[in-house]
Amino acid sequence: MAQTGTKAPRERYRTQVRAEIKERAWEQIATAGASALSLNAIAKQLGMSGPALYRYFAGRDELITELIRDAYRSLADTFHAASETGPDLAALAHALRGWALDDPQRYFLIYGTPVPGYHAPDDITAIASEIMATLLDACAATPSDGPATPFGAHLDEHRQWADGHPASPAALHRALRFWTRLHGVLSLELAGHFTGMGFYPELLFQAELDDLTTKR
Amino acid sequence: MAQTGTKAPRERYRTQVRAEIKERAWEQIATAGASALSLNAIAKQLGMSGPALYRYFAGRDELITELIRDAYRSLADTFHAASETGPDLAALAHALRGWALDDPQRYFLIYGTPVPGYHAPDDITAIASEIMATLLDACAATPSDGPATPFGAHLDEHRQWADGHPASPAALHRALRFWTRLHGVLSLELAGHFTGMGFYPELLFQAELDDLTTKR
DNA sequence: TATTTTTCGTTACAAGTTCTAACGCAACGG
DNA sequence: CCGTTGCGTTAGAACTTGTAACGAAAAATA
Repeated sequence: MAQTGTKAPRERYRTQVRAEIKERAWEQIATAGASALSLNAIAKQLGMSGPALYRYFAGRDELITELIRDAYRSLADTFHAASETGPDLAALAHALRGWALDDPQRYFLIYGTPVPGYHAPDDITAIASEIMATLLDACAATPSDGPATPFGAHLDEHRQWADGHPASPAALHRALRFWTRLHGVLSLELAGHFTGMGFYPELLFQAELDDLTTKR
Repeated sequence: MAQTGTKAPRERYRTQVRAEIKERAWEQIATAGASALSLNAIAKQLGMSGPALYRYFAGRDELITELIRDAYRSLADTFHAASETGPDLAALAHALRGWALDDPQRYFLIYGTPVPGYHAPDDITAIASEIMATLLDACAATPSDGPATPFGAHLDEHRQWADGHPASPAALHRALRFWTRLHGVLSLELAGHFTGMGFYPELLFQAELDDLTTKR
């Protein structure tokens, strides 16, 4: 009987510990932000001392990169789940908002302040393309009645980012609007820039979503 | 003759050194991000050793708070300058974009990933209100022809954030749209999420601005 | 002018952090 | 059974923020 799923016991243990490390890392990030992530603190929580973690991650940067990867993966899965019943921009929007509110720091790990030197590895940008593809599917399925926009034409001329997706210029423009507008509301809300202002952020989010889906 | 501007020589020197410290801090932040800001490195650059900086700033947090304050102040001044020739949403938008591109990390210091525990002091939120007031001025001066939005009505019922500004519900809604949409484009552009996609971010920014100013 | 007081910059040190190196032990594979 | 591989340890280097104590210089005061 070939080992289905269960590899060598050594490797099983290894992935188990790696998962536990990431678990603690997410807890720290959620409570104190990514910049306060401490390998020593994680090790202490796991009952082992300091440098043991370097058997599992080359360093702080690699751990954070791994967390960013998982965050992208999680968002991509959430998007896939939201479009399982067919392409639907509203479903995607609400899935995005729920995912973001579920762990704001995870959202900021992807869309927050970038580290000047950092460049994401290729497999992460591949997941980002996956997310964009799901969004483009939904945008392509939404009928456009208005006239083509000048920026839509520009996008049609520079559509390598669509990665071969057969979306109309209007759909390309809609995807970018969806992304930037919802991110605009979400990131300001999650960062607390609306707290104390009195209005309900989810209504603003919904208003932007309505404008995105009903018009043009 | 009373000393106009020139205080005691001691205090003059003090403010001079404080300014020099902040200068170096901005340089570090621009090149490596705020999380990499090192008091020791700044001290070494200024030719004095380590703990001397604590005569001028209580610690890293106070220095960063001061930088955040200066960033807000700078943005408020930029907005004031942009509306000197009268309230103009487009002028405000381009001023914002120029200011953001001028030092992306300064933009992220205000609108980037928040530190979970941090709460800005009152005088900083006061500057934020000042910025919002200038934006509301421009929005109130822009004529609205379309029907009142439901979210505009909601904003009219929760308008304490307008701080007594006599803006119409449509103007309130427009201000929020202006803020969130332009931030959406700008933050993603500055974070590099558009690099390699092929299109020109300034055209997307302009398209969003056009939508903001011509419609409704 | 002389004396007191305030402020500044220094060194020394404590308590953290990431990360490398060398060692011993335990478990896995042949 | 025994060798190889991998894991966790401690020691230590090179950093960081921040405190404490000291000396010197400058400013304020008598």
